[in-house]
Amino acid sequence: MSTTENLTMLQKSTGTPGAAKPIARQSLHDEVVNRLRDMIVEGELTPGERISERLLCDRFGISRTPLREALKVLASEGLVVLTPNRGARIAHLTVKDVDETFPIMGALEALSGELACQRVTDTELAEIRALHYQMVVHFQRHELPEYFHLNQAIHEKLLAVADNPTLANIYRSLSGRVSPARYMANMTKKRWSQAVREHERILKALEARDGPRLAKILKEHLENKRETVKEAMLAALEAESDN
Amino acid sequence: MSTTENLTMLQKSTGTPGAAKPIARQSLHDEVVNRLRDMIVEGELTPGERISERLLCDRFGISRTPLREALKVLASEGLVVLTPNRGARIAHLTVKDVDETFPIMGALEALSGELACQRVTDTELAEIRALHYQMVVHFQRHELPEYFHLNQAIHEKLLAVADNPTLANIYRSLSGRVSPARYMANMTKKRWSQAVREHERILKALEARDGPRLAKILKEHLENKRETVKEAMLAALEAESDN
DNA sequence: AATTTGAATTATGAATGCATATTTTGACGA
DNA sequence: TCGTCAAAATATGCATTCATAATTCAAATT
Repeated sequence: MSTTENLTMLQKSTGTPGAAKPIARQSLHDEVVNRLRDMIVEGELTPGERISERLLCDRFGISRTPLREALKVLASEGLVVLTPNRGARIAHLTVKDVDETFPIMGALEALSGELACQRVTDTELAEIRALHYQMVVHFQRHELPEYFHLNQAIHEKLLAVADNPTLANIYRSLSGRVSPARYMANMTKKRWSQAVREHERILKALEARDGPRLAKILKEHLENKRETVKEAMLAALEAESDN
Repeated sequence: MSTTENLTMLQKSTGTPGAAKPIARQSLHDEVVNRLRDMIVEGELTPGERISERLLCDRFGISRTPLREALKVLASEGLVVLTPNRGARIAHLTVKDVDETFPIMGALEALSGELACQRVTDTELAEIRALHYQMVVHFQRHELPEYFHLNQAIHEKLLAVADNPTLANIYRSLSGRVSPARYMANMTKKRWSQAVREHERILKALEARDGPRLAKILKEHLENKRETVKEAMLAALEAESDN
């Protein structure tokens, strides 16, 4: 049967074959969770889209059991919506969701910033500075995807410096939930340059190790992100109603 | 077979029989998630304890499939730990977990307080005030469990007033994770009275609708909770090593 | 022609079965 | 008596099967 082949294939994709590490085997359902999550976050599966169990089973080459387990987990993360006897759909973000989520992310980033100020080493600071100026270059060249990527890398780096894995996990979970909205976010020049200015202030506050100030800036930064995303959502809704 | 009977029993426990509501049926695995979560949070299943699938299946009168789905969900919430091919255990909190979790809860409560200040009505304020003074009575009578209950009710009420369900969910999830530690928390008189004083300041700030102040107090309040819980954990560890 | 009803199809929910990894137990040897 | 190794027992991971709910499609009636 082809199932076994697929299983090993899936495991290989994450596994460290000959390494003397703690084995790090991953169960099938775990692998499926990660791949599905990526597919959702990357926009490969569009919000509101129906998920056919059979289709995905065929696609992954697995049976329904691990897939269904994965769907339950993703549902608890809020990425998919399960309706009893009616299957699963990719969750699609409402304006209300955005209004609820961004303030939380703001609070978490603020905490992350405070912790980072307490812990950041000069080396880490240099790394963040490098990421920042790379990002600025992409801004000047109007390269939005690259800008996004660096932007995310900076926030990730802050989380890493904060050294609180639980915080990082929760943040990532929320970030994943709103990320589909980012794929339609086509920032205005005004908002974009505002964001860059904020990032300059972020860097300065971190260099000064001024936790409270960094926290405040990050909180505001997320408020502005919220507005940006909401504008994009409304624009997308209008475009849709034009059909 | 007895499975069907148990299923209907479980469904009845949540269902609204003749109501014209949107039916609100719950799937079996969902019911199991909730019941297991309660069992863990209430301390019925002790941290570190091994979870035998068969045992719980018999207990709930269900098959392994929905139970396993439930375990996966609880694992993603951090309440149980799944080790491939070695089954599930109730997660047990480390000091590190506490150090990571309470600052997050502090940030979330701070946000909750800020939002609550913006939205709280006089009626809600009166309700919170009532809860507060009930709690103080239990403090004066040295009734710890009742005190805890009212304490939780106040924080829940704050979350409700904040009117951000996403925030409430995340907070509850974290709260559930640390709650086993609370069952061993036997506060010192000093810490207890400190907590009550803080709650008085919380009430005052809320009455003044002073969001930033309330946020600050709540953040500190959670820092103190962290210390309290850590002390209890260390005490419990010592008691254990005395065996 | 449109709407409604009901049978057939399809999809999901849950149980069971099978393969494999782990744990336990007992026997053998040092 | 203790430790080691192997075989049996046990538990988990995944696939498959069965039951039931939802959807689809066609036929019949208005």
